[in-house]
Amino acid sequence: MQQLIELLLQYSPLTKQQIELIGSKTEIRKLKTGDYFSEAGRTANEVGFVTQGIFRVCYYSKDGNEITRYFIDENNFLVDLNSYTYQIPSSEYIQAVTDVELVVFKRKDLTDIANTIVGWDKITNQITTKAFLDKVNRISPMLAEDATTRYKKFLDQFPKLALRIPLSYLASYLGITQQSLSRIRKNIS
Amino acid sequence: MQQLIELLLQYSPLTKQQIELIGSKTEIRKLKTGDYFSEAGRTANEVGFVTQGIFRVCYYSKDGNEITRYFIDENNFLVDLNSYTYQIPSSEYIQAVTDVELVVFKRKDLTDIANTIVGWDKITNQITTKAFLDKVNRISPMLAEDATTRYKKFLDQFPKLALRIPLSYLASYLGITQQSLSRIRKNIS
DNA sequence: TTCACTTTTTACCATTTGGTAAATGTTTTG
DNA sequence: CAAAACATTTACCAAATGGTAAAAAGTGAA
Repeated sequence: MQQLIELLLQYSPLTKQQIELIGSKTEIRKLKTGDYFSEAGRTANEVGFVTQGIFRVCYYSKDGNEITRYFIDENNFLVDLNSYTYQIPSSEYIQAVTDVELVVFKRKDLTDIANTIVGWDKITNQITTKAFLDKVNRISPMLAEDATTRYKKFLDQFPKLALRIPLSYLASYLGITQQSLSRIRKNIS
Repeated sequence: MQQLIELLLQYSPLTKQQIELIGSKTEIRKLKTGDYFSEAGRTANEVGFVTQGIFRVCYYSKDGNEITRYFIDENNFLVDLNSYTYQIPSSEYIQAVTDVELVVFKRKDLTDIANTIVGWDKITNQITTKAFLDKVNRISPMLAEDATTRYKKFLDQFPKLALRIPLSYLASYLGITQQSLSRIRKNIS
């Protein structure tokens, strides 16, 4: 919770009452490795803020393969944005890759907060923008590089993670097969 | 201008005064193929709304190759978001791929608008979110597919464009060499 | 038109990656 | 512990892509 407040304060000052309001509208949730934060087919109505651990956002491709679109780690917000924003059933799911801890906002409570705290929209605007930039800047250059370089970049971004998650998650994130990733690992070391 | 107002009205009603305010704070600009909307090294302080034509957002890779990150077409906002948001010199540039026409907001005027129109932040929030989703949903699945599939997807998204722009722009967007794209084109037809 | 210039195509071979399958390692469960 | 289930590595060959270079096609200007 503390982590969340600190992050919010970076964007805008908040009064004690406002901080209390936010605290009263949230729930602390703990999940184990493999648990789901949101599932395909359902409509998302929660936003999470990750305080501990790592999630992955995935979907099934046409040929039935599970593909990891990206990873979300500490101090980032977690939401199936497409489903949450347009209130449509999701085509993807969000799963805990490690044991995790997060702060959860329900849709209704977020609306209440937005209607109560003046300037809240401005804060979420900035947070959304930052998340957007992070994600696009991370994914976009990857296309132009070969798999080995992509793997090395991943190691830079998530140094602790690479060896703790199943190879298959990482391979699909990098856009290659498990076998190729295994080969690349071998060649690097 | 009409196009811009119509788009804004999809998100929230606006009074005549508000619409006039927006009109008074904007400039219509026309550029020729090859002209720049923003340049590397400079700090962006304008936001555009494309009413006609197509832009591309590019940068130079370490080995000096020009890489097209993405294309922006009609009815979308155009901004070097990283530079504009954090007021830092840009590492990329935005160039007209066709003759274009756009509505331009200066940073200062956008601030004025945000301070005058109640709910403006909410509108920009929604627009940013949509742009974010469009972009990520477009780029993200590309890694998992081979170059031929990526090219076909591009044809779906920009059917008129593929044959009107230099092969090199498109090849770098798809993450392959010109030669490979030429070969792929040949094999498809 | 012709010439210079740019863009696109083609060709060749080296390298990377994919697909299939099997072998090895690791974890979980009874 | 042993068996089963799952994850990773390895091997083999096919297919896709890159790199270099040259030919062909297209474009614009004198």
